[in-house]
Amino acid sequence: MSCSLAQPSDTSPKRSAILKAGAQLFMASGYANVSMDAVAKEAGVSKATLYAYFSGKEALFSAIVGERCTAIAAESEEMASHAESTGAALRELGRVWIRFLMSPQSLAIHRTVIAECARFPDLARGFYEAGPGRGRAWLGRRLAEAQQQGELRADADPLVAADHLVGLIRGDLYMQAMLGGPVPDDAAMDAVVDAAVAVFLRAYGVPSPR
Amino acid sequence: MSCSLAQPSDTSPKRSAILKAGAQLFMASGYANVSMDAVAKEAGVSKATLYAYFSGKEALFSAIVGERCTAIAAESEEMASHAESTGAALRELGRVWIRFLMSPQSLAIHRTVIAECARFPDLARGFYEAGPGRGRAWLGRRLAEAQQQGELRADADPLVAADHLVGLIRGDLYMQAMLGGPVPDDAAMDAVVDAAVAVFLRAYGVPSPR
DNA sequence: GTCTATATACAGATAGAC
DNA sequence: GTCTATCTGTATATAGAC
Repeated sequence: MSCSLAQPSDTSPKRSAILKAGAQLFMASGYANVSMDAVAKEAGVSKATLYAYFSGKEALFSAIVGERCTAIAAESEEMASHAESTGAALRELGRVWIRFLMSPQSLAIHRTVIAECARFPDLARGFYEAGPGRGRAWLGRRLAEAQQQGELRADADPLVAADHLVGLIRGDLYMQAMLGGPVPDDAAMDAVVDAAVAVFLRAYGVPSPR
Repeated sequence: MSCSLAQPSDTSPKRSAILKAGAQLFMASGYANVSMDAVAKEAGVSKATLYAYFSGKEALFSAIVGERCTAIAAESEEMASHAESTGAALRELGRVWIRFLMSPQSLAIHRTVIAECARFPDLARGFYEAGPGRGRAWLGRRLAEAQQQGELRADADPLVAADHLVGLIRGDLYMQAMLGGPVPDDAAMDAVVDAAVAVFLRAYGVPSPR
């Protein structure tokens, strides 16, 4: 993966403080609107110390996004524990996933990475592969298993089905949220997931025997 | 709409050149990475002239995005001419729409507006309403008509159905493209649309009489 | 390693001649 | 209106003392 991972070896408290402060500021205001002075002040260190840990602003940004990559990958794996793949299980999975996607943290990292896609193309690709791409592949495998167990239409491409399920749940919410629109409350998200899973099962469920 | 429209009254060639140059640079490199010097140079005017037409960088950016809003709204209306709403007509509509969404221009304006969502929240909202929101509402009305004509399940919410159709077509393509991934070729886009419409009709079409 | 103070560069915006 | 030349602030990055 091009998203070179942060080594867990360095656990210096100053380094952690810098990363935390940088993440907060970059996510809130964007890469260009945050000065190294601001990061140093927020982290409670001097600028010289900051430059002792990171060779420059770009390196700091890369390290921060890299850490979020690993965190998101870990969360994706965590979601994988929500196992089964039909009916109530799909709804439960969808509820967890839509809350994750609509969380302020997720929206902020998406905005930030998309914004700097031109300046840091490798970072954007690495982010996709660590986050959305990994989740997509995992869901595709889950649906393939469900298909082999006869819970899904035999003529379906599991990866296409995964895209469809995700697309149905996401609907217009992601676009609205990314463009500063309101984030729905829990009840609204649940309703969206219920409707999406119902449609998915109508299209992909095996015809009930009559 | 909060996206105050650019008056077509001012057709000064220098103004047009500035807007064109600014749009090109902002879309390619992002708001913060483009200097007013660069815009002036690209437009072939001096910086003082630039400031004679626009009070500052933010005003220039707002004017550019505002123009794209009207252009996108016009294109949405144009798409509305692709009328009917089932089967082949939905596929045709989807093909036009996915090409529009995946076009370099569309991706660039989305990236730019999302990137500056924090600094220009009104602009982002206006963009949503002029672009994605308008298209969504239009599709919802079309599907409501189709429903009244018995071409769509009677128990469906047309706006939810619109979200589902759009989500099915978009799938993972938008996320991938926004994060710097490859844009699919025409054949791949057509295949995506065909699969999406097929699923949509399985879920939302009226059960065929037997 | 950590700090204060500073070098260097470039951005946005303007003054004044024509 | 348009240009050249310039002002002023601020950003990244570093030098040197402790």
